[in-house]
Amino acid sequence: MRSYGQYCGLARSLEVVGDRWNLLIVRQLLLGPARYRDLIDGLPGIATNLLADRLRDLEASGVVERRLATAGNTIEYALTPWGSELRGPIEGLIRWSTPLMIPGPGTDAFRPEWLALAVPALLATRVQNPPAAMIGLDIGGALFQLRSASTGFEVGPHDNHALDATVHADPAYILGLAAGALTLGDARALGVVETDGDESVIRTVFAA
Amino acid sequence: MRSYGQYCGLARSLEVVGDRWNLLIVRQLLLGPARYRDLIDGLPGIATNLLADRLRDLEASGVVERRLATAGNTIEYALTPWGSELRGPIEGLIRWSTPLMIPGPGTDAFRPEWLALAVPALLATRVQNPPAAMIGLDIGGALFQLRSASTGFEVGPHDNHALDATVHADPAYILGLAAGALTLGDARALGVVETDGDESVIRTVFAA
DNA sequence: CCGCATCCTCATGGATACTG
DNA sequence: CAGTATCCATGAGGATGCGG
Repeated sequence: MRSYGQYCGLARSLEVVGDRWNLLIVRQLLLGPARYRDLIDGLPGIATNLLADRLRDLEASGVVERRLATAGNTIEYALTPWGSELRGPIEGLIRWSTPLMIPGPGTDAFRPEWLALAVPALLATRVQNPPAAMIGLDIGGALFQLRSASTGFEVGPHDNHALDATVHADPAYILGLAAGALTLGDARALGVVETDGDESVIRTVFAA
Repeated sequence: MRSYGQYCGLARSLEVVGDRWNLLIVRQLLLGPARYRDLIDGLPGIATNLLADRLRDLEASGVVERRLATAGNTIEYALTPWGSELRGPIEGLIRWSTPLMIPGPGTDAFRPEWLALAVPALLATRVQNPPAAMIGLDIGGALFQLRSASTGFEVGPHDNHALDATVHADPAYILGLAAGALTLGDARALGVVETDGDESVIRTVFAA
């Protein structure tokens, strides 16, 4: 990116991550280290030459590091500690996007893994004292685990630990609920759809 | 901006504010409503056609509103309530930029008004219980007022109210101090340079 | 002056094909 | 698998024009 030539923190940040696709690449890497192919898959629409360019740029500026994967001879990309600190600004933009998400996905692509970033971002500001709970989430076939933490909620990989419940839900519905819990002035509970056979009920998972 | 085609809050946010210059325009408007000429002056390097384009885009997407200035027949631009909520993500990026600001301004342009955004952003995360104080700031000829608040510090326009002190300081120095107070692990105080005649001392203004 | 619109040039992004 | 190379379309930047 061409320099803005301004001694301003925002301008200098954008010279590093303001280029098209850059923050979306960081989003993918916030989910964990990934190989080139994983990034192509998680960033539908990106051109292969652009991904290569951006990874070079981000590596040169100290946001991303390129290394050998633990499992042998293939390359993987990961965030540096400084790069990981982009989680805050990114979560802020995710919260800000609420009005843009309400209309639903339309024809846009969706990856369940994106919820691992979006759900905690949307819930972090509202719920103060979450009760202790471990909920399994089956979202569009992807398995996650939702657990309460002092800072809000954390969504992580499913690890087959003892769960209080397992919930099967539509991705868009989960996002809508999370956004609604943030948006509606008096909302204090997060509900999730539970489907068993052909019966569906809305369960209250967390109440503040 | 061309759509990313992803049902992801970050992607949809960036479709609105991810275009070059957009967040910097929002930065300027976070300082208060401004006319076209003010924006040109506060955004050194922007081309006039781009500013016009971006203002149209931001108005169409509901971030900015265009209205008649109170003082008569001229046009002014202001943030909508939703646009104002970009303050959070922008402050996050300003904090993230600390390593990029340490080397100093070099040949980059600088506007004292940018500090009104940067200083509170840098201090907000660290200082928990600021003592009551009202400090005048004379930064490169621009007058501000720094006051303690429950959420941290606020920098506002100078209004000639009774002040505990007035401080004359170099812009870069203030920014360096604010960044340092955030960066250094054990820093708990904010000092400011006070110049009286040819004597300069560093005063501790706030201690946590 | 202010608030843009037009025109032109050049850098960047996007899609696809291809290679070590 | 992990990228390059190529070609075309789009957008940025700078200069200038122009009505109010």
